[in-house]
Amino acid sequence: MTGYRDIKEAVLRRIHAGEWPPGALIPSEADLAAEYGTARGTANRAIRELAETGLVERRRRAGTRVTHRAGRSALVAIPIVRAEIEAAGRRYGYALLDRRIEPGDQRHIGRLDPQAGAPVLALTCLHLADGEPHQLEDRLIGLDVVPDARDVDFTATSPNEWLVRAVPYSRSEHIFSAATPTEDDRSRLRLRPDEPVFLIERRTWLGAKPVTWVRLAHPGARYRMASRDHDAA
Amino acid sequence: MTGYRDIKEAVLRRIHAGEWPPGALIPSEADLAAEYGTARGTANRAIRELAETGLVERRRRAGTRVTHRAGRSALVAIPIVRAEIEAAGRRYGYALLDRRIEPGDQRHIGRLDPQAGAPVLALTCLHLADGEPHQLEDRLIGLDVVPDARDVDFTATSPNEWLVRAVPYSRSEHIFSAATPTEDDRSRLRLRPDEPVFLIERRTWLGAKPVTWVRLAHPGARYRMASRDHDAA
DNA sequence: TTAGCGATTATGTCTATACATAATTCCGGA
DNA sequence: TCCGGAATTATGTATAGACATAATCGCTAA
Repeated sequence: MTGYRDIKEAVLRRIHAGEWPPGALIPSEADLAAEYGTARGTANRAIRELAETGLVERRRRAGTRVTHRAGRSALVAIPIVRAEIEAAGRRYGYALLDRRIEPGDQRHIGRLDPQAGAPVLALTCLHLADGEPHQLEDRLIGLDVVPDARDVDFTATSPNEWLVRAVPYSRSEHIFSAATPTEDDRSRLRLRPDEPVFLIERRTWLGAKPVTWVRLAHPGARYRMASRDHDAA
Repeated sequence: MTGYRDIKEAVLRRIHAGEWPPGALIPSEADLAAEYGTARGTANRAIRELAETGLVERRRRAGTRVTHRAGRSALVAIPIVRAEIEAAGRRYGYALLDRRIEPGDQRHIGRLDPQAGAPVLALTCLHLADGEPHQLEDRLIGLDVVPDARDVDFTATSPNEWLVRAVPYSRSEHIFSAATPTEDDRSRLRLRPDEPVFLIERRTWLGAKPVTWVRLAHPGARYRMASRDHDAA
C-alpha cells in the first residue's frame, strides 16, 4: 500500500537527486496520484506537507514548484533549563535569589509593558548544573494577568516550571544575543574574566495581554544552544 | 460553511479561554464534528494541525490532551544576511577576504567531517551594513559533494547566496553561542575592547554527505536575532 | 494590436465511508 | 487476586466524488 508518506519521501528523493531543480515544476497531484496508484487526496497530503516545510511552493492553476531556498527556517527548541541539565546527565540545582512586588511603571516599559499601575512580580533566580551556575533568570510577571503567581512559593518551584504548567499563552517572542555581563551576572554566574554571556530574552502574551518577560543569562563560553531541522520524512 | 480553520480557531480560543486547561482531554474528533456539523475528516485536519504546532498531544484510543507547555519550540528564522541587512533599511556590502582549496584532513574534523582526502574549499568573507562590519563568515564546502563550487566567482556572489540557490540539502544543524572573539574576529569586525561575538555555527548535509560548514561571527553588542511564534491560526 | 471574457486547469477543501492501529477497559478463567 | 485475551474506542489513513477558487490560456471582438 502506498501511503502519503511514501509519496512524500519519493518526491523528496527525486528533488534531492536533482530530477526537479529549484524552480522546476513538479507533476500535478492528479499525475502523482496516477503514477503511484493512489487517490488524489493522498498525493495532496504528501505535497501539502512538503509545502509546509517550505521545500516546494504551490499556486492554484500554476502548479507546484521546487523552492529557491532563500531564507529557510530552522526549528529551534528552547528547553526548560531543568530538563536540559538533567538530559546532559548533570545534577540540577535551583535557588530563588530575590522576590519583589512592584507597581508597573517606566522601569518595565519595553520589557513586560504592563498596564500603568498594575502590580508586577519581579523574581531573580539561579539554576545550577552540578553545583555550577548555569543560568541566571530575571523575570517579570504581570499580576493583573496572572494573579495566582502572588501566592506561589517560588523557593520550591522555579517560575518557569510553574508558568508552563499553570498559564497558557498565545504568542511569544525570543531575542538571542551575546553581551558583556553586568556586575550581577559576573558575580552570580561566577564568570571568568572577560567571559561573555549568552542572552535569551523571551516575552509571552495571552491575547493582547503581556504575561511574562524573562532575561536568561548563561556563561557564554560554557553554553550552546543547538537545533536540527530536517526536510521532513 | 464551517471549515477546518474555523474548528481550529474555535478550539484554540477555548483552550486560551481556559475551558480546557493544560492536561485536559478535549472532545474527540467525532464529537467535534457533530458539534460543528462537519465530517470527521474536517475535525481531524483541524486538530491534527494543532498537534503539529505542539499545542495538543494525541494518542490513539486515549484521545487528545492540551499540552503541558514544557519545552515548547520556537520557530526561529535564520535569514540570509543580505536580506536581513536590507530589510533593516541599511546598505549591504560584501567582500571576499580569502579563498583556499585544502585537502580534507584533521583540521576539518568536527566541522565539515569530509571524506579523508576529499578537497575542501575554504572561504572567508565579510558582510557589511552601511559600511560597518556585520558578519564574518568562515566557510568550508566539500568539493566532492559540490564540485561546481570550485569554479564560482565568490568575489561577486556570497557563498551563502550561491549555495541556497544551487545546492539542495536534506538536514541542517545550528549551534548558537556567545564567545570571546579571536584576534581575527576582533580586527575584521572592528570590535570594541571586550565586545563579545554572537556565533552561529551551521552544518548541512545532503543525505549522509556533508555539504557545508559555516561559522558566522557577529558583533555581540550590535547583533540580535529575534523570533516570534504563534499558536497558529 | 489589444482588451476582455470565457474555458481550462491545478490546487483547496469537504463529504461519507471504510478499514487499520494503538491503547485502554473489561471480563472471565486459573 | 492476578493474568491474559477480547471488546471497545479514538486516532490514523485511504478512497471516490464533488464543488470552490485562483490563475492562466486562448479566443473573440473592438
